[in-house]
This record gives sequence, C-alpha cells and structure tokens, in this order.
Amino acid sequence: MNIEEKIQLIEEGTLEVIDTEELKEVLEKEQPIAYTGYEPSGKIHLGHAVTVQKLKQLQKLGFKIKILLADYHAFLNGKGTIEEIAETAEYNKKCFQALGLDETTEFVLGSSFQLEPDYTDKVYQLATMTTLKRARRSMDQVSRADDNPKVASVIYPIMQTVDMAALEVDVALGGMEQRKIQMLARENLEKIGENVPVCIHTPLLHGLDGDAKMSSSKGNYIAVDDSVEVISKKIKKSFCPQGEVEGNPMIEIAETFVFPNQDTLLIKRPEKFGGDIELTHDELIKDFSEGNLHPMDLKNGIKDFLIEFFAPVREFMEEN
RNA sequence: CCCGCCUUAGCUCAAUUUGGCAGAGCGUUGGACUGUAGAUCCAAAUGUUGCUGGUUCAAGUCCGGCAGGCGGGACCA
Repeated sequence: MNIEEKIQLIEEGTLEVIDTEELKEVLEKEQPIAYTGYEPSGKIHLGHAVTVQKLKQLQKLGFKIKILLADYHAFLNGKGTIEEIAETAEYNKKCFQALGLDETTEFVLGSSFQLEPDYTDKVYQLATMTTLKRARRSMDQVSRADDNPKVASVIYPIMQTVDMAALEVDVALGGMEQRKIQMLARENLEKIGENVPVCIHTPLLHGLDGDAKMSSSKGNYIAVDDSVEVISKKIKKSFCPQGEVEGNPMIEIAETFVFPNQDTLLIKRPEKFGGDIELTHDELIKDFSEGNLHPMDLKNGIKDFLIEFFAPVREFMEEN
C-alpha cells in the first residue's frame, strides 16, 4: 500500500486531518506514534469506540499506539478522587483491550509521568504563554458543567499539550470535541520547540435520545460491554424518526460501525412486513429515507448487529 | 481579616413577608396513541430543606456555631 492509499484510508470516517501534508511525512517514518487520551470513565461506549476503531486501523498501518489513561485529567475535571479514577482506569484498559487493540498497544497512566520535573517545567512555560480566555474556550466541549469553574479547567488543556510532547506522538487522534484543545496544542508546541503532531478528528455520535452528543453522564449511550438485554432495551428506547437520516442515531451507528466492517446489514423482518432483507449502505439510506424501511426494522437490524459485534468484548470481559 | 448575600427533588427554582401537612416546571418511570422512538394525552415516584446546636405545641422559615459558594471592603513597607 502506498502513502496516498494509506492517507485515503486514514481520512475515511474522519472529519478532518490537520494536515494531510504533515501526515504524509509522518507516514514515511518507520514506526510513527499515534495516541488518544481518554479520561477514565464509568463506561466505555460507542463514542469511545469510534476513536478506538480508528486506532486499530492505524495500528494495522504500522503505527505504534499509545493510549493515555488520563487519570489526572479526569481528576482535574472533577470526576472523583485520584484513587477512584485509577480503579476506573484499570477497567477501561480492559475494555480497550477487549475492543481488539493488539498486545503492542501501550497503555500509559497519566500520573506515571505527569509529575516529572521536566513535564512540570513545560506546563509552567505554557502557562505563561496561554491566555485564560483561550484556555477556557478550548475546554468548551470538554469540561464538566460547573457554575464555579476551577483553575483546574485551564491547567487541563496545557497538560494535554505537554502530554503530546512527553509521549512523543506523531498523530493525536480525538473526537471533534477535542478540536480546540488540539489546535491550541499545535500552536503552543511550536512555541516551545516541540514536535507538532498531526491532529485527526472523528465525528461525535449523537446520543440514543437524539441529543447532540453521546456521553456517559447523560446516559444516552450503549456501552461496549453492555449485556444483550441492556443493548436491546436501549435500542428499543432510542430516538429514530421515520424517514429521517440526519441526526438519526441508528443511521449513524450503521454508518460508523456496520458498513466500515461489512458490506451489508442483515435485517430480520416478519413475513407480513416483507421478510428478511440484506442491505448495502446505499440501499439502506435509500430505503429508509423513502419510507420503505420501517424504523423498528432498522432498530432490530442494528440491535442484532451490535449484539454480535460486541460479543467478543463481553467474552473478553468475562474471561479477564 | 471584616461586612453582606446565597445553599430546598436529578436540574431550575417557589414556599421565608406573618413559624402551621415542602410545591411547580423540566427530567425520570409507567401507561394510552402510533408497527420504533419522539411529539401529544393520562398517571406515578422522588426530599437528612448544606451540617450542627437552640427557641417553640410546631422551624425550610426565628437565634447561635460550622462548612461551601458569590459579591464587596480592608491590607498593599
């Protein structure tokens, strides 16, 4: 596979790669490093899985993958005591492994290096050159709602910036909510003479309730290790307007998880509604938007797919 | 360090004036209607009223102390 083909593959399913020229250079390295940082979270859900899926792809393309279990970031974001978060991080690590990242994947706990003098020195340097407004603005989509925002919320993006230097990453992958932090990081890393990574952003999934973002705090997610019963229940309750493709979480799941992994989606239907059908991406979009595919049938297809798709995760979680 | 104000359901807030069964909206849950969900109707659940001591037959409400938050003042050789 040549570099052009690799780039095309990498850009698939992403909103932006900043920027493509730089990615070309990165791909010429022997083993470039790609990373994503995750705040340890009670549940690893489909939203997380979007980036994990992209990491798996990068891994296959020869990237060294580092996953930052960002315990201090979660702490700064008010997610609990550092001990509680460490426990959640252990569980999350299992989830990520269960999702199929191979054994070369490096899991790094934030606190294992974020207290080093050299790290701290860089944080202070950046603190002197980052305005409060810019730092806070970068946290728009990331920080937990707080009537009394803490100083922690402006340290957060600065640390995220230094993480990229400390982990020596060539590619920083994240959801679109990370964009402002990532852009700030690119500017700031340049200022302190560090390598500026390529930033890749994936789309955010709508919540199952049709809300703009799937998130564990809103409970509008499907976790990668949800039981068959829970998946079924959540899909049943999901928002799914007839004939509407835009912002429809079921369509999004199909486009994000089904079709990148298989050519068709099998939908089981009672005979009186037309019997079973197997649809390609284009057929599904066409049928659904024209009203020839009922939302309940789409839901059942998605449900069956997710149950099977995440079966290995449930098995892994039980064995480990 | 001083002064003032705020803290009530998951969220936003009412009830404080004059002490008298702690409420609404949103959200949640359940039902009706739809071959899904949503919308719309109908119904239900939910409280250590920040903590603590006191006054009173009775305290969310009055008094004292504490904690957290917000605002102001003072200090600035």
